[in-house]
Amino acid sequence: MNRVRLSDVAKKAGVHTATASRALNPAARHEVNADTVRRVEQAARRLGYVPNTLARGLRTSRSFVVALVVPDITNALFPPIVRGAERVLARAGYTLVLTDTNNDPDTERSQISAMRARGVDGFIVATARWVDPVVSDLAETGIPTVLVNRRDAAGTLPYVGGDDRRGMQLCVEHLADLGHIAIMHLAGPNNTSTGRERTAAFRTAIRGQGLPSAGSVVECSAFTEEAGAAAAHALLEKAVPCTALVAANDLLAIGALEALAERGLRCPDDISVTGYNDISFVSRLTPPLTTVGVPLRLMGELAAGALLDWIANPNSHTAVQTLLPVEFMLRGTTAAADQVKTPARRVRDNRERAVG
Amino acid sequence: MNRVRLSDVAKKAGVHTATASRALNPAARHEVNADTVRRVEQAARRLGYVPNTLARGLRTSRSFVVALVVPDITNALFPPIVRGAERVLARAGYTLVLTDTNNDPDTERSQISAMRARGVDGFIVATARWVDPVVSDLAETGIPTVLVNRRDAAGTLPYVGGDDRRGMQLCVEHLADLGHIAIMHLAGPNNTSTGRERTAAFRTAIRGQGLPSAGSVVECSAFTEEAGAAAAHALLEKAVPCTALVAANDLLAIGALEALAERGLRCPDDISVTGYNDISFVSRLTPPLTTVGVPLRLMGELAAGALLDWIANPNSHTAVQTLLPVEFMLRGTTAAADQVKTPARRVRDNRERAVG
DNA sequence: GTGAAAGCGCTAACAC
DNA sequence: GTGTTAGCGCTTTCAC
Repeated sequence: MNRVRLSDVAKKAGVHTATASRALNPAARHEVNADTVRRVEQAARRLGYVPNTLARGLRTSRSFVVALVVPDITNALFPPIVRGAERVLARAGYTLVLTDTNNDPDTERSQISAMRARGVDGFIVATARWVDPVVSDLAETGIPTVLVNRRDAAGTLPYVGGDDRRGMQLCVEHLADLGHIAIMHLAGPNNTSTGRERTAAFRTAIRGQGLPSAGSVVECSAFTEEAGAAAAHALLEKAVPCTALVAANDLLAIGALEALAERGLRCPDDISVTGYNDISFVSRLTPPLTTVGVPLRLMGELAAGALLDWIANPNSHTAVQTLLPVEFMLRGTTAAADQVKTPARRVRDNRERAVG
Repeated sequence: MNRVRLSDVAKKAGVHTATASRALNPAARHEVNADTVRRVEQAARRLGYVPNTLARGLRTSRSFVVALVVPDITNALFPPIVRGAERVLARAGYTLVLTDTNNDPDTERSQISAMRARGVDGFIVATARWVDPVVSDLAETGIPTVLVNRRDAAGTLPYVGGDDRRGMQLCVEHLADLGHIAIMHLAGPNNTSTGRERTAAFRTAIRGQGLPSAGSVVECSAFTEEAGAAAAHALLEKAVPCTALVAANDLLAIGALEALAERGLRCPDDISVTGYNDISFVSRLTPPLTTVGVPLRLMGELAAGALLDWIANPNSHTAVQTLLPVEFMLRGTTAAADQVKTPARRVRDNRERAVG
């Protein structure tokens, strides 16, 4: 730990510890003689004084630590968010502690309570489920908390996310423009806001295009490749006629792509696929995934900013919901519908091939 | 923060704070009447007591916080390491603070000093350069620190990494078995242990196969796709005859693949490429990248374990260098040399095509 | 403008 | 086995 304490600095500068404290504290510096300030600063520099954040925190009950809760840092969606948040926090003199909950509510709960014991000044939560007791508890305690990427049903906490409705609309419009009629949605889990909202947006967009929406949504059990593959397999197994698949996120899309490949269907020649989020490597797939770009890093930055705001002004805070603009990324997994001669038949044929 | 303090618990249990402290501390529980322990525990539970880690840390000068320093969390190499470390630390009651240095030594220095001010109990450093003043300073202060993924020249700190020599040997052997003679190494930067060691291992392996090693190494300026692409372009530009490229990591390999594609060369038909690390998505490229699998997550776990060991036994620690076994991942980017009829010519021809 | 004194919540000697 | 006392390093009234 630090050898040199504030009292050492004070002694060297020939002042009382209290004065040294004031001199070094930007907020109190003005109530100290300018010359004294200089002396203290010099002493501090010479001694290599580094304030003990723990002691300060104990006294002020501010730790200058913020916890970021992610379900799985290994999921490429989160690193950019973490990075953005870290940057903003570090600049403001805050430290970020990361907790990976492994997608497990129990872990999440215990981790969050450990963080609270640590006296963190606030939380950025990227794990919110639609109905989420852990988040509700956090909201109730009044500890500054902002939701990122996913929000919860209560809507009482500030939230920073992408404009899901717009993103889905762009996907559906694009496919409709390409002449697709039978468009299916590989939906995200219903217990996440992203799952729900993208599904709702999908439905709205489909109707907006005057397309039939009945039975066009399949819910996946999780935002994973496996779930995407399973859903796509089920779809193909039932020979649901469709020429385009709108996945609720990139992982789901990748899983679907795999399932298609396994069944000998080609993308986009036989079926078009879109993803969502534009996570780091999907542009390198063959063909590159058509998806919706979400400003992940900016999301992290803004979430951190909102949290710092709340921490700085504990009273005047409001549950602002920030929706960031998204960008449609036209790449290789979508193609004109008329390339597929008889969509329904093709799928059916293929199924017979795969099964037989 | 926490409303309920230890003194509240003590009062409710009808004992002194010190007794309550002992009762709640596993290490001191035995010196307290079993019945008292029960009473205190019950009171604590009923009151929802959560110990204040800051206060404890101030008193014991242990914070139960460990800092993990990464150059860029957005690089797919690091999330698995972070995840492994986090898991082990959380289980042991430690909290992980993450610092992303953005690959910048100055940021690194200031972040580390901020962490020290926080009284972190130790560091896991994934940013070490071969000659690294920041790491040397850390080593000098004696604060528990373990290096992961990369080590430094001094070798005075415990280190957990993959067996680079073995990994490179596997790559070279594989290519030699495939009949490749002219094998080039896209080397990592010389100021990282991974760059240096893989290069040395490459040379050794090449010689071991009785192949010509002169001029077969090109150093890349960084472990990035851009650097890999630039190096590959330079190579092709000079029409260096070669049928196989051994990249020092996956990002370099991807960059090289891009460069090849731009010049109309196909992999593996025209040239074989290997990567290193098997980061998350390289198995999904087309063709999937032949690479060396490194147990990244285990690396994180073991690094965290070594650090906890050191923290627990500050005196009996040694600078153990742990080399984890690696696994050769044979995938699609390598093929038999005789598929390429006249390697040197093909490259040269191609260059003319590209240039002319 | 500066010093004195108290205390954040906890643990570790030291008594008894 | 349990209570007393002191103090981790800092900030913050309150005097002066």
